[in-house]
Amino acid sequence: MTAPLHDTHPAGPGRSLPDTQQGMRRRNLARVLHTVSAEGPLSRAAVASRIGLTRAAVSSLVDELIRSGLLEELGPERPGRVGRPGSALAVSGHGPAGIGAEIGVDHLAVCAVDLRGRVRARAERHVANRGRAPGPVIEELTELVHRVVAEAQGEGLWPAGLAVAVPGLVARDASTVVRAPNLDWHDTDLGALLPSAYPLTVDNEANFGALAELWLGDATPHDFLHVSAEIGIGAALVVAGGLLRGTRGFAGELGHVPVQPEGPPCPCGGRGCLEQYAGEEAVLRAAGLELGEDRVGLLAGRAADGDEDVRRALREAGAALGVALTGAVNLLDPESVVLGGALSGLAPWLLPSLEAELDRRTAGPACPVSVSRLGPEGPLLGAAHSVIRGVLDDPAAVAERA
Amino acid sequence: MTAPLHDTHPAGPGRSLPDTQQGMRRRNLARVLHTVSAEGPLSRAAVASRIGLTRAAVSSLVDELIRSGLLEELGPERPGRVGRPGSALAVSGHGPAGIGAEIGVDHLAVCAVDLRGRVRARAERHVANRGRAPGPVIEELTELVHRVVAEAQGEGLWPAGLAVAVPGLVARDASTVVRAPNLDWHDTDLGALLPSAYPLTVDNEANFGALAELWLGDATPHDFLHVSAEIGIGAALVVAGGLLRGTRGFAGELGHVPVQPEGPPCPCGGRGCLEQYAGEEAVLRAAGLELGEDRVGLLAGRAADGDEDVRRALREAGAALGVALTGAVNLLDPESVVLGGALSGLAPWLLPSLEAELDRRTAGPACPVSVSRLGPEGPLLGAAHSVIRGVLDDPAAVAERA
DNA sequence: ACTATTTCGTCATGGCGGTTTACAAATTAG
DNA sequence: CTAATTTGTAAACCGCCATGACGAAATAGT
Repeated sequence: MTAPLHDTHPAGPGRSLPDTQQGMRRRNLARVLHTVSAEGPLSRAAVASRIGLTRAAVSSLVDELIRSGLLEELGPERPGRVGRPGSALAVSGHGPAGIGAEIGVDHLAVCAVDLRGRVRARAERHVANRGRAPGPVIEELTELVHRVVAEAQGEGLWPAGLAVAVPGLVARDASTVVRAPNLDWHDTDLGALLPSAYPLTVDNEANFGALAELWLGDATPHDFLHVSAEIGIGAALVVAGGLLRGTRGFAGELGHVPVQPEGPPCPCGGRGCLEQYAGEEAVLRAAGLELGEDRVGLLAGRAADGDEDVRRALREAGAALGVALTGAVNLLDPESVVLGGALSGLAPWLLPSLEAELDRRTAGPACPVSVSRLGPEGPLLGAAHSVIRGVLDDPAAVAERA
Repeated sequence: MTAPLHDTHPAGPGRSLPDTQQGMRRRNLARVLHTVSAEGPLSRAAVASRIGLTRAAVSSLVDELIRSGLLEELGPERPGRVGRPGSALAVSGHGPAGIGAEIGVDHLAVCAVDLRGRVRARAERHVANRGRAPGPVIEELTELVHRVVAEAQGEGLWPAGLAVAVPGLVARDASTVVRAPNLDWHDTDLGALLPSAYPLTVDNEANFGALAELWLGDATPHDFLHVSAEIGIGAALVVAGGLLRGTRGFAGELGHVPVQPEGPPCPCGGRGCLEQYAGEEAVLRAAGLELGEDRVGLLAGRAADGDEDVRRALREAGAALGVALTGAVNLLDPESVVLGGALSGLAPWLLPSLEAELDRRTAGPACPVSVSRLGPEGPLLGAAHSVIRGVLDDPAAVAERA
């Protein structure tokens, strides 16, 4: 049981669904809900003019959405203009909730987000998951999920789906973790381990982080490259407002882009992969530190204290990132590059050399690099919001099960 | 005046067109036409079962398409099965024609393709365009276009649009050539120079080559990387059956992916770009040859004759391509890589080292590399077919102007 | 040969969905 | 206090596809 994937869409009317009146209604329901969700309280007339339908049609669609519990009537608008004031509509704060979960190397986190985009419940636990078997981890996660769901239900919400962010590669079935090196999981089907009453989606944390950036970031472009790192270096590619996943779902493996063709060998089989220069392990080694808990915090702390070894290591990692990103930018021509996840904490020391390298290698104006405002919260929020987006994208499907 | 772009589509019902019954009809017309075009002569009933509409609905849609001159009734099917035989429908051979044009470094070519995908008229001229001003080139091209259009009209076709392939970067307006190093053109608006009675599209030759591969290649995947080269090295990215163009339309600049971070400087400002290793100029220099006419043919000839210098140069270029492609494959996870354009002629000497490099650097099964069957014909055919696809994707628009 | 069966294309009917038109309600402008 | 403007709803209408029935044209069985 899997929810929508927010992918880049296929082109043309190749072999799409038949176009019937019911489909039309479904899409128009989605358009209305989407508009109200995006542009705050809005009258029926305002919605109508925005999406190009008539007031009458919108009225009928709104009625249905109100009956489904997805929209709420807030009452008359405060009028500033001439004419009868409209009745403000807003997405419901008591309808479906998106449950997001994150499996990190040393923590588990779960949260519930309502249609308005607000976090309504939250649970977190510090756990050392490295090398732990999937079973117990999932069991512990399930407990947190139950707690969050119960809390959300207490506030009048009902769970519309569960999305789990994992630090690894996920197959296109959005259920199987193909490879998660930090956890040492291989071909683990979380769908089987996490039987739930509502739809389940599993995805890479970088992907969810990028979606969070796309949906929640301020003034975020439509096309960007979202780089994040825990131990490996992952990137998520957002193209035309959708994720580019690749044939097998493995797109975005920035960590294995060759940076120095005859550099040090990499477990992936290649040589001189970015990970050998900017991966967490490589940076720690270059800085003369050891692997341990909260490695990013350690690096950031030392760098802030002025540790020259750490700073040099980060400068060099930034330069290597710059080289790999130059390639990526040349290939994809994104509007910007966003540093997210763990990287956002190290940005002050990575950015200068990264941008210098990118600048130096670009003829015209270089692609702007920014740092995620969401930081390490990105993946969890992205996961929860992906469920909410699923509802916004097809309210009719949800109404049937409400 | 620009035609559809066959891009990767935006995700979700963000701010799309209102969904009205006319739109539904339009899309269903497209589905019917698409199906008949793709699966040969088909009865109304067969179409209906394929696209999921009823026979009655399809009948009405087909009537309209026949009235527009886009479909033809071929007469009763030869019956093999029980029951009344259907009446075979096929796309018309006398309807709209897609006019494709190509501006090469040393040639101009124009062709007309009908709805059935057949080339119905063609003109070509050997011209040295390097460094020539846009004006005269376009004038000469226009003459060829007129000749081809006249020939097509003689066969009962009418031009539905003109698509021009150029060896350079094209802005997203599908009209302005931002940079064409081989021609030495900069910011040239072909829309202004080529005023025509029908819609005009301009695009990179690599993009059109990739579309040709997508539409005409046998068993071509849905997601692939199409590499082509004249002097620069361009790639086109096909994702989910659509082109990935990038924000400014500059995606696919494989030639400037860094292969050796401190390699020789490149005019683009970077160092060690792929072009410095596998660009035509670099290869010729490495092989000890001079720049001249038909450089690819020269290289291929010498290599076939066993010239060891040329073979070594091509081997090394292949290896460099392999490194750059490793990065691209890691980022995009395509189903395959296709060598097209000029590269297809050199494939025998490039491929071994290219594949070896790609293999060596990939953990799992390496991404398969194939050679375009279309070769240098790709861009021209892709251009002409892009116009035809525009018709197939929205027959109603064309019917209005027929 | 003749009938039963199957499939095709079409027609009449009906339901559904958005548009059009009209109108009452609620506000501002003069 | 009236005119103008805007909102939301209701009724009539139109377009599009679905449904069901029917004649036409083939095969299968007797």
